[in-house]
Amino acid sequence: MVDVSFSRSPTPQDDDPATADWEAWFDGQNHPAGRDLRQAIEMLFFAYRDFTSDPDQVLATVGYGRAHHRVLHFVGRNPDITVQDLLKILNITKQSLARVLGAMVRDGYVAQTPGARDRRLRHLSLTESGQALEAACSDPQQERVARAFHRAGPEAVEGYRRVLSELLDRESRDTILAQIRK
Amino acid sequence: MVDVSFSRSPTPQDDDPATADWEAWFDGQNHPAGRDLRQAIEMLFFAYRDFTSDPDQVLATVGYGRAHHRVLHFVGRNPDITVQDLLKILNITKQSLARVLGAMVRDGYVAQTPGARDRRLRHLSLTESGQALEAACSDPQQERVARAFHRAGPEAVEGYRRVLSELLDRESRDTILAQIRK
DNA sequence: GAAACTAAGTCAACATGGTTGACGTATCTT
DNA sequence: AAGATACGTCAACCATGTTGACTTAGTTTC
Repeated sequence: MVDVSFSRSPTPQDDDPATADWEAWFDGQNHPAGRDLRQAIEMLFFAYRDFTSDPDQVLATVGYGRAHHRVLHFVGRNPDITVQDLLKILNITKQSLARVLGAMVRDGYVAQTPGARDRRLRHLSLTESGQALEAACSDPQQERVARAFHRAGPEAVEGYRRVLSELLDRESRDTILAQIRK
Repeated sequence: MVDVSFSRSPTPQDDDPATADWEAWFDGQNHPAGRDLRQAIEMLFFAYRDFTSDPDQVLATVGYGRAHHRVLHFVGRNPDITVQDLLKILNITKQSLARVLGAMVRDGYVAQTPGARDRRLRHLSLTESGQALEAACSDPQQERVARAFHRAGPEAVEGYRRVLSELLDRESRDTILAQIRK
């Protein structure tokens, strides 16, 4: 029932250097791919779970959740971002955002300033306390990642980057990578 | 406000081969670590998001969500697992599980059989149609990962594994890794 | 200058998937 | 017989997503 044909018939744009070794490894499996892919999938699941638990704890102290954290993160990362652009990054609806963003503005973590050129736009940025909250959230997370990078070594970090960027949706990969590297 | 002191004062058990290069790279940053760590964090966020979108689509066709997928996955992976053990893996409450598991048993995707030795236990396993549904969900996801591995190359895959396993919570890492590698 | 479009906010209703707390029942252990 | 354990269930609640409809303000276009 499991279709593993993709492994045997790479599409043209799959061609890449450093493929031969992997093909050999791949073909050496008796359950071709299935087992190792499953492990890779589970690893991502568990790593992401633990990884998101850090900010959750901090945010709980101010009555916020993950949604608030994402706003905090991406507004901090993209000062003066507009609501539209934030929605595109978060990939949620305006109404969903309104709930969390409204609270954060009321609570004084996020500031809104109308655009100079186009006064319909609201440019979002973190206030002082917003920046402090963001730092409190991302500190343990960054520490976790720094520690993992340290222990895994630089080649492993490079591999992590490569694999994760290849996991992105093809249509949006370039946009996402540009956003990340900004 | 951001405390990056962890980067300067590695704890004793951080010692590891292949550390020097990374230290150099790390110290070479003017915003030490912050920028690259942030990129690594965002990459994980986006990759996970795209990665979970595959099964979501399949499950939507039978009126299921992500929670059902996780059950499907871990029951498929651990045949005859007990409810208790499944709860430990999923890290959710019995009541949360009951909602999705109940539906899946009713719909004939999961079978429950009382334990032979201890008849209080319910051993869970996928029925034929459960296995089919699981395959339908994991196929596109496995294809995505296989493709990413293929394009990133074997060394990158190894790095991906190392970094992700280091990202796990320290207390539970060994347990999780044992579960994954089972 | 009127019409049309756009950015943002808002109200309402609903789905999913988590939580806590309390309780029941069958079964095993001591 | 008493107590612990495995499982199930009811009820209430919360966070975060959805769709659809509508308003207001500002910009663009004809």
